[in-house]
Amino acid sequence: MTVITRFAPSPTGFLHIGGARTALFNWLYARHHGGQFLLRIEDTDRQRSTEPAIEAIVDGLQWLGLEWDAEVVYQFARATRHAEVARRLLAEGKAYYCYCTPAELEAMRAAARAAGLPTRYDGRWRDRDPAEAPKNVLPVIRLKAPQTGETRVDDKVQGEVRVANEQLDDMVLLRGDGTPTYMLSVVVDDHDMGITQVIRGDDHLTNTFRQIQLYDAMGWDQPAFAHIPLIHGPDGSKLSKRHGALGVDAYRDMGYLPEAMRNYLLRLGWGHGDDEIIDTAQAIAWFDLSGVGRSPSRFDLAKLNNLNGHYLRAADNARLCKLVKPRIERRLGTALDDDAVARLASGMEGLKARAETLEQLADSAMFYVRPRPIPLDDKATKLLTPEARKSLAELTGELAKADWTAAALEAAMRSFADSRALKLGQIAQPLRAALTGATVSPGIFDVMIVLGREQALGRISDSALAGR
RNA sequence: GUCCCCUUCGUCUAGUGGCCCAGGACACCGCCCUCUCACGGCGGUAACAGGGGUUCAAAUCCCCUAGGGGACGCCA
Repeated sequence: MTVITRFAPSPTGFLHIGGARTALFNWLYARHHGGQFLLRIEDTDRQRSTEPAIEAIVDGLQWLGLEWDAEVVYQFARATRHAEVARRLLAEGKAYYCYCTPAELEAMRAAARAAGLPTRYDGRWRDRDPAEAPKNVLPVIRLKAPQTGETRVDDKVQGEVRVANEQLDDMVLLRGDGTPTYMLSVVVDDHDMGITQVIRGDDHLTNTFRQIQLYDAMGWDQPAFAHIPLIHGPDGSKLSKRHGALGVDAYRDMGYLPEAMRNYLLRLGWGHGDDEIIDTAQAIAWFDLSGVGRSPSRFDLAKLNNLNGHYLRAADNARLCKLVKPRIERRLGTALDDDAVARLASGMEGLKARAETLEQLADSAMFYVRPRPIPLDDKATKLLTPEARKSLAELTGELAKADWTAAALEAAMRSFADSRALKLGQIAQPLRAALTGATVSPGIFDVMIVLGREQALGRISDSALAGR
């Protein structure tokens, strides 16, 4: 049997980290087994579902590279089919009309809670004569669920979980207005779409019991279930906007690479021995449900940063230039000219080794693309003492004579330093300040090569002259 | 309140009764490399929630307690 998994978000907000990981696991599972990964938008809540949210989900999945295999299924469009199933159950005597009012249900729950009983519907219309029905109430259709025995889930992550049927009640299938509830819709859709493994968040584990009762009532085979633990914030509490409950688009904006995000999310709650850096091909080959842990994990930005740094260093320079260019232009407020683009390209190798995010990369690249004179930061200013400026002026003469290669420049610098009994660092740091406006940068000889003779000498003289 | 799930270094995890006085990674600290900062290399601090069992032997099995999370909707 071919494996078919699905990701079924409700479009009420952005695609958050937890959802992204659920999608990733479903996608990996399907790819690992050579099956299909489907996308279903659960938009049955007309009040809360929005078009921008659908776009955010689609964009997020695309950015992460989690492509789905068929047309997107919109759940709302299938409402008629869902209702049909409810009516079939009604006709077969496996469901019934319930005329309880919301106020009545509320009172029922309050009373149950006060009495220390589970807060469940008491089934008062289960066997009652419909002739007694009040005229002014639109009835809902409820499932006639088993009242004794127990319902079991053989969960692929959580193991066997069982609950006494007394704990469960007769859930609503069809609302008073004739629209299907979530419980009905998921089951019908998962069945109709041929889903073989339902991999979803832990928060659905207890819903599963009710869903299984529905599968049984319809005489349908159940899919395999796998409930993966939720992701918590750094402090162990529920993920909030303050922590990581941002949309994946926010992480893209912060300068994370999709491959880094994938690797991070994969390792959050899943392990394969001591392996940490796992590319996508490897992930597909290795992924299985047995590697999924049972406890919730915390979102840790430091580890994401580290991973992102790794993938940044491994990334193709041309790709990085393309990603960083708009970020630089936003800072500059103008478009980069050809010279600047060329310097960015040749400087990328040295820059990417020092950055963890694309934002940092853009920040660190600014000195390459800015017009002269280069603004100095505080530390650089402090470094450029009158003496330092004077030696820089003298150094200019030496550098001007040298071949413009890293080796020749280094040789020139070293002999210049030697001639004054200075360490290389004592001359390299002021030079760095003059060339980059900062005390931190890629290797100084590389910087000179990237800038080119004219630009480099120009910058040095800007600083040397400014001090006189 | 009722039910369900979870609990190994600060964090992510390895560990499926002896190979574990618990391994890796991130973070942190130190050293090395070194023109700065990163990278890299080497080393270090740091954990089986607590208590009872079972067993020759328990991080691993059982029970209890505590803590955390989830679900209890005519939301999804």
